[in-house]
Amino acid sequence: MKTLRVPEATITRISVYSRYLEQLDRKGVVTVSSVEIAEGVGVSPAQVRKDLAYFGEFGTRGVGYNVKDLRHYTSKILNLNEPWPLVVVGAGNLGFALSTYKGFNNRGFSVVGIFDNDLTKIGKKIVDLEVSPPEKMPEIIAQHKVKIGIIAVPASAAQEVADLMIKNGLVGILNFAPVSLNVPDHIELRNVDLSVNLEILTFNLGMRQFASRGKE
Amino acid sequence: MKTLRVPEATITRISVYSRYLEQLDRKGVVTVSSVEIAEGVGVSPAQVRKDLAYFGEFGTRGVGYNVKDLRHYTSKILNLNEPWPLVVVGAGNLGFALSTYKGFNNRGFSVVGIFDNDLTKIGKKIVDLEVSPPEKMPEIIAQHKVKIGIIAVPASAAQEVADLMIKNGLVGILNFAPVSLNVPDHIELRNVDLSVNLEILTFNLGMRQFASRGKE
DNA sequence: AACTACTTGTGCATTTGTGCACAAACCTAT
DNA sequence: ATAGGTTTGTGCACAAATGCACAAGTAGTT
Repeated sequence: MKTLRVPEATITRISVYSRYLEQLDRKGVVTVSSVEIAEGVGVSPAQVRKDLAYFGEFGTRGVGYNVKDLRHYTSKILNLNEPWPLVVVGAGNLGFALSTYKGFNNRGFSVVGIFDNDLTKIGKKIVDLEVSPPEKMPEIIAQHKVKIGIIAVPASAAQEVADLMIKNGLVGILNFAPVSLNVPDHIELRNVDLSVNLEILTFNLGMRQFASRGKE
Repeated sequence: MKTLRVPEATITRISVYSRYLEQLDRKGVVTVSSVEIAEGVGVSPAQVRKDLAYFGEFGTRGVGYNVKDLRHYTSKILNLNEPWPLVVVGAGNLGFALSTYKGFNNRGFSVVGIFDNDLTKIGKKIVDLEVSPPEKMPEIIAQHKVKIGIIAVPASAAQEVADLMIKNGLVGILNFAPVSLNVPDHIELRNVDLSVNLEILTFNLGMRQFASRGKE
């Protein structure tokens, strides 16, 4: 097995497999085949095997994969065996929802700081954290060794927030603002664009007028 | 120009171009080149032209694209010239944030119904709407001719909500629950998985130990 | 009216990703 | 031991997406 370039789509799928394996493990399932994983997450069995093959040989021929083991390996591939503290900038409705999102905790993420420059929001309690002014960012980032920040501010403020995050030493940014950000090459940036996802739906729904749903 | 299969990645980018053009238009920019669009959203100029070429010839050689026109065409491609009413199921923090998200309104989406089966949430006001019990769904969907629903409930309830949406005639679903849903072929389903996006970041950050940041 | 500077649209080559099909390996039963 | 039924891992072929490079077309200038 050579270490070659891994497609991003493969990483996305491994993350999904990982979560599915977590479910199986909780149900007490011991062994699983690529066919079962494939059916569970909606891809082809060959795809499952190919994706895993980028990282090693985790299964046993004629048997399948041990759920606990594979769960562990996928976590390791994704670097989830260490905890990942996060900071969220923007304490509006979206920032609030992300800060309290249970799905993050299950996967090893924990929000350790929430920032906003709106004076009416600073000091507001969000579960056991309170909203801090941006000036507190260096302190909290250093204290918890934070590497990843989440941007949940309006588009107009997003670039400024990204710059501030980078200045404070963050190396990964998850951006929810609907705008394209400029960041240096060494920063990992991902955009989650809520409207874009809806627009892919509206495009596909529109296409139906043309592509008759006969076959395929 | 033949109508052939359009890559989903192309649609994603056209949605991003569309939003960028909206920005330019608001700034009063009249003409834009594929190079400028490319720089603005972080792709290659050839990619911009190829993407648009799937749908027609919108530019003028030697000149570029008229911003207002291209904005209009991209909106039309994405089917955004008609309004899209939405329903949101799940009035937790995420459902609340999505129901009040400004980014949707800018693009022609409007939430016309919010549902939850938690009695403590029913009746709660969210801006000018109030949380309704799921039984009200048929009425609201019919009244506003809703086609798209957003799932913002915990993973354990998501499949049930999807089934209910489909039974009520929705044809597009945007799922925020971290679980793979089973839906019939004629339903358009998109998953927005918040943890998966973070995990792609953690994977990439982990890779840096191996891939020395020399070139590229 | 010819020349220069631009920019689009696209044929072609390249790169990247997916799926098939089968050998290799494993387990159980006889 | 051997045979039969499974399931993985992977070589190879195919499909899809991207990038290059240039002809075709436009606007302005001399």
